[in-house]
Amino acid sequence: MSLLSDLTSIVGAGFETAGLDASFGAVQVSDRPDLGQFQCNGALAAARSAGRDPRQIARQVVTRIEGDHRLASVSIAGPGFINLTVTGRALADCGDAMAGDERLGVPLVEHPLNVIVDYAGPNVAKAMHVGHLRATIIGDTLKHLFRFAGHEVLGDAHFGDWGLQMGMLIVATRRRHPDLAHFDESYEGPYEEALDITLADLQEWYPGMVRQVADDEVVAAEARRATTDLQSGRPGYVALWEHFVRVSRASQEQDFSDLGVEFDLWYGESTVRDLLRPLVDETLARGIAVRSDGAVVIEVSRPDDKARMTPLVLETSHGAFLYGTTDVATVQMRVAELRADLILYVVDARQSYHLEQVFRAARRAGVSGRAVMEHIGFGTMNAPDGTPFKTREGGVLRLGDLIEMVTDAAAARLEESDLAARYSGDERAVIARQVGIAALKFGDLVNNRTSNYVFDVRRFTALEGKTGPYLQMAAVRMDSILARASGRGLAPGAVLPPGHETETRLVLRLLQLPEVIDRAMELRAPNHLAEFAYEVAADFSRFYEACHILTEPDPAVQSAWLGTVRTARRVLELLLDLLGIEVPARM
RNA sequence: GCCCGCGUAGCUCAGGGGAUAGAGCAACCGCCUCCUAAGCGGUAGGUCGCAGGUUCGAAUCCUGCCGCGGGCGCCA
Repeated sequence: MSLLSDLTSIVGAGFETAGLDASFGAVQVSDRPDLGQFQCNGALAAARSAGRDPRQIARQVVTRIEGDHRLASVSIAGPGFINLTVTGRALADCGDAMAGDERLGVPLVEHPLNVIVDYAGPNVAKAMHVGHLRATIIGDTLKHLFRFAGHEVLGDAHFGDWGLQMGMLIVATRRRHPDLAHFDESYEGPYEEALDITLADLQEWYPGMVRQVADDEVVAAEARRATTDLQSGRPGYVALWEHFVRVSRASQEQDFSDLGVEFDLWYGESTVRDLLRPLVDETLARGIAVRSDGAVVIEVSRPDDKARMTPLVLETSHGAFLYGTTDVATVQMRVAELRADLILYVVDARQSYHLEQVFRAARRAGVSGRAVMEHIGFGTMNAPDGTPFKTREGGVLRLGDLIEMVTDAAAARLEESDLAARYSGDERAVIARQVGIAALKFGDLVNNRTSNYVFDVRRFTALEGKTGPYLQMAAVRMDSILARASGRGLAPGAVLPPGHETETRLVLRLLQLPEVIDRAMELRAPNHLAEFAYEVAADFSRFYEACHILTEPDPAVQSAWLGTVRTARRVLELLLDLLGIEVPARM
């Protein structure tokens, strides 16, 4: 039980005594710390439904609860706000209970679900760029969060490897290397594994092909034909495709590794390729899909739609499958084979229409079972002028280059520090990498997921204020104190009431952890975790400033403070783990 | 044209119908003989895009308008 839920049941019982529903007793952290640590606004809400005077309800509730030994003060303010402050003893007991719990007071979910988090979405022939950053780290955080809460979670990269772009790449390759055995239909293999086509080549060819396909119907037909041939298993094309996949993935795995992101599954669109034909044929046979202008489509509009939603195309009039087809088949695979209960699609908000089509089509086709499919959309990362982020030359900024920029900035900042001189060059490089990644991740995750945000290189690399490095520094200080104390044979002990004002604030903050975890999960909102981690670090910094722990003469006080530091460190460690941020040994 | 999202301090952003709307940066004033100053304290800065409505109470919910961004069958 968390402190807030304890208080909620105390106040809820008060409401029941007054003949009102206990749910009015919801207690929250106070907006007015000058009046109390906690507040309950239920009397105002209850007044409306019961048609009674809110202050009179509040008085009844207060009369019932004010004798509780855990409450130091209970008062009514304004139109009927109930303000509560707990005793130092009660607070200390809660702090100790948290310190004694492996999970820091955060309960496991009662009904664990099989959750698939579909995130990052790298594509063949494309190096990761800034646009992939948000999908990757938001998805990774949600994966950690759901897993910590007790769900069975699989993170899937959902590799984009099976659409028209594959045909385009095949055609582009044929233009440059027409003599490759891969294009000889009479040749039956084996195919040369070490083709000298690199990711750089593919990236260079691809934009030109996109333009040609858009402008020239002959080229478009050629690309569609190559796509269909690949999808129906032409050996030379499959071998070529395998090569494209290999070189793309090698580059992307490097970026993921630099970000500290790992996937449980690296499935792709191609994973479900054998399900596509049967899916289309069966839905067609059952009358769920229909032929329309030569294509096979599935109607997804509903009578209550404000505007008619266009049908999802499962098979083009040229016999090719689209990403919508693979998306529906992927739902089928995830439900049938992976037993998914909940599928979270961490995908750019601009794809909301497409995903809604897919979800509806999957339900109509009956492949989603009872699984819940949810689009976890996010805004785009823009440059300071509000336009999508570009390099100075106007190109797309590679994720690897972005990582290098923040790492360099962290290294520069470290060099300015007096401490850096004592660290080896290798250690400085490790610290710079950890700090740079932290700045990048926190700078992103602290923003509301759904809004667009501005990536300002100068601001992100300043490393001052509400940033990843600030959290790391707080953690490093905590570690440093705990290590020194341990070296002197000092052990963290139980919280000692009443404690210093800054310590009380810190303990109160730490006790909010269960509610924060719960809210972040319910809203699928990493920024609530990031914001809370900052508050924990900031409250610790104030405590650290006001209370000089290692020189405290009273051993009981010192031991209590060390206990608070250790609990704060564990809370921060949990939050940073969820956010995917590492803490340097020192910085 | 229709649909979706967003307009909050100079800048970047938080704000789950509640009290006096918050934070970081930038500005200004302080704090290192002391556990890491990538830190701490303080000052200043707002008709929450505009107009209505619902409510005891609206930045938050509803309607309209203005502005910005995005999307709208055979690309992903």
